[in-house]
Amino acid sequence: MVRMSAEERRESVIRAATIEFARGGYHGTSTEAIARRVGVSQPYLFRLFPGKKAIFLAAAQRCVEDTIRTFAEASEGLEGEDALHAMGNAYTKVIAERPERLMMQMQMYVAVKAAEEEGDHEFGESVRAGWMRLWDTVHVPLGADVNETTTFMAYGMLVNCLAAMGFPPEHRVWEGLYPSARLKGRLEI
Amino acid sequence: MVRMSAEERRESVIRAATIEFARGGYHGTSTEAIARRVGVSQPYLFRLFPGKKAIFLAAAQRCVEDTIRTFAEASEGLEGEDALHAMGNAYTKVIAERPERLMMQMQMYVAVKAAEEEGDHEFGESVRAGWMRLWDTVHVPLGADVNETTTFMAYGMLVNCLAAMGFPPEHRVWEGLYPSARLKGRLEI
DNA sequence: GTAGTTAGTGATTGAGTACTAACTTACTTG
DNA sequence: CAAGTAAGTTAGTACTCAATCACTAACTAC
Repeated sequence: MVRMSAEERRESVIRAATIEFARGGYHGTSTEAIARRVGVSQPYLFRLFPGKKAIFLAAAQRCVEDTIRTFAEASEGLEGEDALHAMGNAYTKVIAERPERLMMQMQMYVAVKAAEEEGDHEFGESVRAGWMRLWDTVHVPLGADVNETTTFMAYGMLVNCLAAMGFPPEHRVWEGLYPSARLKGRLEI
Repeated sequence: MVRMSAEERRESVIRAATIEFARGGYHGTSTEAIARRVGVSQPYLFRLFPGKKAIFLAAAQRCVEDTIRTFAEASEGLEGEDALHAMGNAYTKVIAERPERLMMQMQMYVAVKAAEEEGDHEFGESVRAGWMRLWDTVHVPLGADVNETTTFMAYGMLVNCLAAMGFPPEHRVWEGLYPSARLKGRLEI
């Protein structure tokens, strides 16, 4: 048994929960599965967090923060097409290396309505606030052009959905997506 | 009690299941809830379908078929920008009138990986096949231009995600999205 | 009208799950 | 070393849920 501070343990739980929730969603993931991945007993999770929802929320917020940081770091010192290219590449890398982050995003989107109908408006607010922060993060380096930013986010969502569906990288659905292809398409207009 | 043929009842179940699964996802929806919405006893669902998964699959397939038909009908006899405009408007209408269809789409995307890891490859295949049929349906009227079709699908996925997150229609995230705005943006390049 | 079929229900079961309570083990500090 | 505290566990509870079984009610064809 490896002892850790509660704070460190909470970090481990967030990482494990992200992977598990990414796969099964809120209802399809048991606290048992999360605890097993952390390497800790299931009841102990309830010492670290007030309940399952709190764990989901923490994982969701972390996921958004990480994505924001990814774009902020990738676009640092760049603007316009350079920033677009850099952020696109950074996201492609995330998909390959941290697929759970993108699935967690999807899971948190689909969880909003259910939470809202159960009277939990806080969760939806948090998700929307996260989205806006993400939006603003890419908006500035893309030249503060609303259409440009919207298009960038749209491509991101398409990538998320295609990846979620499990299309292999060589499949033709990805053809029109890579930055080079996009730029080529735009230059030909 | 209203008696129906098994086939009619199955249709009712698919409609009810679409609404319930759209809200709670596969694991967040009980067969009890579906049965209640249909107005039938819970065990009877298992006479009409072999199991819960079969109900989810049927609802998912129906949802894709309906979306394909929506685009096919909207773009009938049109091509290029006209078809783009018509399909965009048709989708906007679907979001307003049949929000469950769009949420069901999201739920089916996020269900693929979990199903795949449980050894069910059929479901993922079905979802991907549905996507490709949808893709081809919009590809032809859009002039068989890969970049154009990809962009259209990307905007569709962004709309799905924003709607899932519960952004109200007057929120600024929708600004860059409506067809007029997109065309305006492109004409200014 | 009666025999057969189709639509539908009530009761139940067994597995899983979020969460609690009571207890134990290890670290830290005076 | 003694006492307090922080980390962690085992056992258990109350509940939900998919699926099954045995049964009843209604329609249909002869």
